[in-house]
Amino acid sequence: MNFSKPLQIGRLVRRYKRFLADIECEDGSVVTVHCPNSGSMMGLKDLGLKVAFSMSDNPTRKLPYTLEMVQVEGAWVGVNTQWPNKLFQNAFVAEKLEAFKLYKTCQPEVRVGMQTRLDFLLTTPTQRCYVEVKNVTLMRNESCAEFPDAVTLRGAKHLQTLMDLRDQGDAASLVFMVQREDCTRFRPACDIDPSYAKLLQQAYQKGVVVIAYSCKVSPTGINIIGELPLELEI
DNA sequence: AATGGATTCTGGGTAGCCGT
DNA sequence: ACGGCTACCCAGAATCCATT
Repeated sequence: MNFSKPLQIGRLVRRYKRFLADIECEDGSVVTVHCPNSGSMMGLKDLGLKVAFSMSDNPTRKLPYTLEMVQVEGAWVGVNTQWPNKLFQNAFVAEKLEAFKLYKTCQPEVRVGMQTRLDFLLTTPTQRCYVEVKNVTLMRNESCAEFPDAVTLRGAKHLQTLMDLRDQGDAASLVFMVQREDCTRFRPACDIDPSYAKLLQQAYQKGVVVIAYSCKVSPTGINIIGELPLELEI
């Protein structure tokens, strides 16, 4: 999927208050942009990093610009947490996801229980598959994508929900959307959140389908290019 | 009084839902 | 069709409270 307008390029001045970032544009002016990633963004917050940002058509927005990607050691890394879900949905509709080809419909943001929402419910007339999509931006060494980049209680809750659904007889899947193309494999960041890593392994053993997709990321667009091998052992 | 642990609050955008 | 409300994204700062 391509951006409707080419992104603008700048340098990161600071990222603060979870949703805000200041960017120095190419003409030297500094603008405050919306940062659509409330995570820790480990390794993507350094002063002076090259960034790409979009401009919204929505006139009611307080901040018209949105931070889309950060360049680290020559590789663009997508930070907008909206794209992983859209990438998944588009690829599903285009029947490009081998692992989910048997499902016919795709419903986003489905309620499961009172206070939990999962990203997608895929169905056939007789089967259900619940899917949770996670945005992955972290790569610390050896071309290995890692998740999470901070302790994630919510992520653990989602994993537990997927396991519960599996127990009830439904299919369940956790999809890691790696928004950078300089990775050749995926593993949980055991040192950052050991209990999440354990839970992920447990979920995998229970039959929750774990998939990591690699994406080509550039200021013109973001596209899924393939699956990454998993290293789930702790 | 000082410390540390626990809890609460904040921020912008989006999407779904409900009532009008 | 709209406006209002809420959950979600979930780290980090601010505040509160208990222990020493």
